[in-house]
Amino acid sequence: MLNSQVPSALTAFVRLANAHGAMERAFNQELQAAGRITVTDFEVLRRLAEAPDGRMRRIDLAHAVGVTPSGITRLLEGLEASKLVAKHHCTEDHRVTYAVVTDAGRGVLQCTAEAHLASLVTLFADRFRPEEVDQLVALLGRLPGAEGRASCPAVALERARPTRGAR
Amino acid sequence: MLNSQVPSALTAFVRLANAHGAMERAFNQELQAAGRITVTDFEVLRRLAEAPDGRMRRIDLAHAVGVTPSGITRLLEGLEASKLVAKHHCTEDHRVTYAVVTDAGRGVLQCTAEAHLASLVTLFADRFRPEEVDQLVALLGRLPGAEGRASCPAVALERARPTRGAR
DNA sequence: GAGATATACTTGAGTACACAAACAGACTAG
DNA sequence: CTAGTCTGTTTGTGTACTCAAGTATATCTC
Repeated sequence: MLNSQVPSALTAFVRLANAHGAMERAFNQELQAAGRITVTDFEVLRRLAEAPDGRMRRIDLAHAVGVTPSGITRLLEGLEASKLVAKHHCTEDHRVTYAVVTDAGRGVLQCTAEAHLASLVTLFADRFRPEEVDQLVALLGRLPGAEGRASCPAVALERARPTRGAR
Repeated sequence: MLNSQVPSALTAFVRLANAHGAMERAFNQELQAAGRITVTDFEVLRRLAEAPDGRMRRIDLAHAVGVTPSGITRLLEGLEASKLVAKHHCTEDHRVTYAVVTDAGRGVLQCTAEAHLASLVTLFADRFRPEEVDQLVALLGRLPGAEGRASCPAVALERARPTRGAR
């Protein structure tokens, strides 16, 4: 029967889902108050700000933040409307367009990051010792999709400027 | 600067979010194919099936599966339409209505559980040793909201049938 | 060159939530 | 009893995604 022997894998997944939901809800309210952005918006701005030249191919961005290509289009629509991100067409491959953080985008990131990162760090510090956080990071890293699919800037760049003959 | 020193708390959250997204997407497709239900539907059916008399107050159910009260209403709308869950009004407190799994609901749960649990267990078994899963469960359990707020049936029952004078 | 196939992106349509407000029943205080 | 407050649920409205299908460019094979 299902009743009595719940596999711990299921417990892990349920806890992961619930914790994620609760944290995302809380952070969304926080970020909404600080700069009218969502958690995903924040993550997009952060990734772009970290990337060389503050830009990424939209597809790599999608993989990095864990949404679908269509998701990134809708998401960037909003950020472009708010002038936090700009479109930049690639001259070498006309299929690809880059998302680029604007100065305004960096500004919003800076402002929101302060409060957001502080509460994020506190949340973990209140519950875990530093080495436990590392343990958690390591374990989560083995889960599918944890890293997105192309989070490494080097890979993204290499792809952006295709070397002839690469499959 | 933000660029170079990303706190591991942020990494943990990002990995958690990405892994959750990826897994939920995969399981949704699986469950959709097996029985036209979503991951949350599954979790609702499972909780109800586990609960005494196969029923729970809607609000407790909401907390248990990590959605808002309004979320549970919409979600149960669907399951009630499919006859997998029924409404049952409480005679002692007319504010509360119970959600009750129907036989059809238990049937669907049984069918989908087989495939779903198998792939869930495999997913973890492929990546972790048993004690690592337990470690992960323990760590995740400390995160806010990980357990919902009233997942213990005993608590739910006590609340459902209020003892006079209880605050 | 002419397909065929793959890749990057957008669009149409649908859905699964969220929050805020409304409402009904229950308890508490005077 | 009346008034006020708390609790459980529903409803209105909005939004952040999803998938499937479509367009445009690039690449590979002949």
